[in-house]
Amino acid sequence: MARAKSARTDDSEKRPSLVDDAYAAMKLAIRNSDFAPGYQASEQEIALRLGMSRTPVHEAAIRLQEDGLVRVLPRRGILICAIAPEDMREIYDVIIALEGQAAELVAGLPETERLRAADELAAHTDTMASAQIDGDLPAWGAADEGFHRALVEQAGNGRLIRIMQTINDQSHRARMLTLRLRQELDASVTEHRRVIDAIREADAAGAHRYAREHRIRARNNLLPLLENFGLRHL
Amino acid sequence: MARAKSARTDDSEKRPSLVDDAYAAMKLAIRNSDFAPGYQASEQEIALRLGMSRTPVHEAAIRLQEDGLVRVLPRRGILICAIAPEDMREIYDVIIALEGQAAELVAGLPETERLRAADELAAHTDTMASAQIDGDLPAWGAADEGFHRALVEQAGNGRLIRIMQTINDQSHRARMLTLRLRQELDASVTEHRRVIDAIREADAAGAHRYAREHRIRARNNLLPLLENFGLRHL
DNA sequence: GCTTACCAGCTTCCATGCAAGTTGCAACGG
DNA sequence: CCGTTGCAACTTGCATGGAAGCTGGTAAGC
Repeated sequence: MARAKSARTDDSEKRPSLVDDAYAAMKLAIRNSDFAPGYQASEQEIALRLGMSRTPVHEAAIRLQEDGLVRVLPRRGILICAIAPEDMREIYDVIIALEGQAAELVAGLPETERLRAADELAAHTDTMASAQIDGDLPAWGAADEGFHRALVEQAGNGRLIRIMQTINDQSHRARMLTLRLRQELDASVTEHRRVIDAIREADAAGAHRYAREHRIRARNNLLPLLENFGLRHL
Repeated sequence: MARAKSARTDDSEKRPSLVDDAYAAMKLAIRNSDFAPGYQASEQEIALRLGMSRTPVHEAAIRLQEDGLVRVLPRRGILICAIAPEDMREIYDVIIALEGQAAELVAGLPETERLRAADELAAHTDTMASAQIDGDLPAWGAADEGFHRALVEQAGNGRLIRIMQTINDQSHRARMLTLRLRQELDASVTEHRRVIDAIREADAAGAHRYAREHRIRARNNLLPLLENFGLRHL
């Protein structure tokens, strides 16, 4: 891993800065639950672990706080945020609204791009279908994530992309945890294809509605799971 | 609640930190165009002006960059971001989606809160109507802003509120500039009332659609204004 | 036994120093 | 006269130290 590219806004080409490294490393650690939610780390400790001084860690923590992944407690350390069912409800409200909008935008693209976008979305969905047959849940999850990311990215709205990225980072752990509990994998494939068809036909309203309904159904499946399993925070 | 505090995430009560001061001051300066877009300031200079050292200014700049208000150029200073018509298109996509969702959520509230919310929204709209009669454009703009902020806040979704806050900060200057150019003030009042009525009747779908259509029409009015006036960046 | 006050240790906040990178201009060579 | 090179000034990146604040445990007092 010579280059931990990225994680920045998006356009600045490349600049290997310690702050960026710290940001990427901490974000990854949170994603993988190396930093468990509720864990309270000191900047000193993280700095030591990453082999840098406290300053870049501190600045990365500010960014992560802005992303809603951690909270910097005034003089007590960095608290890894937990996600409660209530948070997931909030997150889904945002996803439902923005992904519907994204689907509508993609359906409104000029024909060439629109069909190319539809093909990419179809590819992800096909991967989901075969992963389901193989019983490969992680692959299914990755392809599902790919579909939704592609849908938003094809909309070509940088702010939309950024917001969805942030909200996805927040809910990533919950999605991973509940992946194995979900029973309605084929419904997702069917619904994805409905969205794709609407996009192909430039049916903006339909694409919006189908994408929206897909996410609403997913939420209605997921929220009870979280609450029944007593996952107060994860 | 008379609370001018703020600018922080939301829940931490109060802590007068220099970073917060710097963040608030810079944000305000950008809002008021004391820092004009395109202006490139050095952290040193801002630190001097605010009577603090570079560190808190630097950290505040990171937050502002996360908010999309400035760009921190690697070793050249802080650049105040300009807003192009293309940015406004992006911003409106987000607003259209999220405010529609917010209206739907408000319409889904239990009756007591729902009616209280509707009353508050109606108050703002009434203020707009009378400001229009008086020809008081700034008051009209403030009441309009109040309506939309209240709509989002009543939805009770912290993430929604935060995102809309950020996006509003980005577009504030553009709204101020174009306020005097807009001719369709009464349409806004009518459309607001349509949303309010739907909320009163717990008509979630209607509230969503009307709020959405209101913002779509506003966008279709605003974008040509920006482009015809050759406002490449503002 | 229970409450309260205090203190030691830990943590961040912020100022500042040094080094590295960028810019613009001036001087030099063609 | 024009293009190029080098230098000087200025900028931030990052490290580090001192100061202030918070926490938890302990000991004193009731």
